[in-house]
Amino acid sequence: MAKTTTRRSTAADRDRDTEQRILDAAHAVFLRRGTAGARTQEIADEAGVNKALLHYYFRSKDRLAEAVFARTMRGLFPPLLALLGSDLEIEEKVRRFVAFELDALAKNPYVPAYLIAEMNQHPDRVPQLVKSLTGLEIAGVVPKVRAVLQKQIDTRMKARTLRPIAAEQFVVNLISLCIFPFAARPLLCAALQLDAKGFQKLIEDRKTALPRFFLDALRP
Amino acid sequence: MAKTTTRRSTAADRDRDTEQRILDAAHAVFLRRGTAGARTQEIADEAGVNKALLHYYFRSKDRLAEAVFARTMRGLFPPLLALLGSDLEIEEKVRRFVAFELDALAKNPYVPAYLIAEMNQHPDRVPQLVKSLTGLEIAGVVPKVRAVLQKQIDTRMKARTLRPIAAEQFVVNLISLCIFPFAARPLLCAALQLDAKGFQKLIEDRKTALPRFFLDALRP
DNA sequence: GTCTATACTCTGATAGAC
DNA sequence: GTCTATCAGAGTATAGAC
Repeated sequence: MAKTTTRRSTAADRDRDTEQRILDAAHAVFLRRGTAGARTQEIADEAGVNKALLHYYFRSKDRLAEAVFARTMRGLFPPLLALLGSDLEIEEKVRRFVAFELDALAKNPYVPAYLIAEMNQHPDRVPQLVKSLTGLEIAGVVPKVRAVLQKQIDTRMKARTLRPIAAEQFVVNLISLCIFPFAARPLLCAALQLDAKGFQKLIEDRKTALPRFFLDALRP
Repeated sequence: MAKTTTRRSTAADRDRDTEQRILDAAHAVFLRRGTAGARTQEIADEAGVNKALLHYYFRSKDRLAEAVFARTMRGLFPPLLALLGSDLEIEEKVRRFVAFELDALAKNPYVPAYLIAEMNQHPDRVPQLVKSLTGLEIAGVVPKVRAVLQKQIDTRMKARTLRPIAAEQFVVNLISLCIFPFAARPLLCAALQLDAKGFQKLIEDRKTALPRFFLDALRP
């Protein structure tokens, strides 16, 4: 895909730029229309190029979709895994996780619904992607994070400074509480009669209410 | 759509049956393919009828999609609103909500991802649908439920038998914790290395872990 | 690398017989 | 009400000039 000649790179740079522009455009269109609902024409328009170029750089719509999916996953999860696997206190992990996640999603509100739709339509793509999330480690980073977390919980449990909880349930609860409101935003807005501003307020409130709620659940 | 003649109904019944069969087929196909990814041919096949009949009963794919969306929403939320608006104790509401929801979704695992994708693609359809969820009440049932819940919380709060929490956050947390794991199932299965059986186990565990977690968060 | 033009497939929708 | 046959349009993908 990238040029292999050693030419002084103005051309190579432009190649890269174009490929990048297409990827950015595809990203935007896939996220707002969904993969099946997206049209290659719209992507080409948004990238300021011709449809044929999409096929020059990415062989098909399907491959382009795969690239965008991978890119979106990679943008969201590695920082969170790094955080959960760190040696910070549980309480601090929860606070930072919520803060980071709510901020990131407020800036990219389409991400949750897109990822959910996409992973359910192509469940086969998920496992290999998860494995490669933070590099090429054989053992995979996810089980390691889980082990770190479980050990941390067990220690605190024995010291009677934390209620017992399985590491899986801990993580599932945490990401559910952060991500779901964005995924179901239209429903929440309709049910609670919120406009864009009101939803923003709801999320703002959650930034303080959520860590409190979560940590209260774990406090003995 | 339905016959208006007063004929003795064998024919009218068959009409109804066919319409119902088409709707059932559309329901199944839309849920597993997503609305944009679904093909009318596949729906016709699944209903055992010809494509032309879809247009006879429902004018277009779009209207059929709307009908399925409404049907799915109506199947999921009214019982939950009734529960939350009832005069049961908070604790009992939480327990029953979790039990009901996890059971319902275990039987219909595609529902969350489908609804999320659909409501984000057609946010305009949601408000009118929410209004008509339990009938034709002018005031709407949702604000009423919210008021009931908030009053209940306030009373318990003053009696120091419950931590303060806004009714909105209460509800958002509850549905997030119940629904999200199903919506993100492929991701959870890949990350936690679960097969179908393992996921089932995770949900089974949640039936007891979730009410405990949630009520611990509210216990003073 | 980038464009124009076009081929080909698929899909939603309709016409009309029964 | 239900079917067969068919259309018009849209969509992805490719060929070939520059």
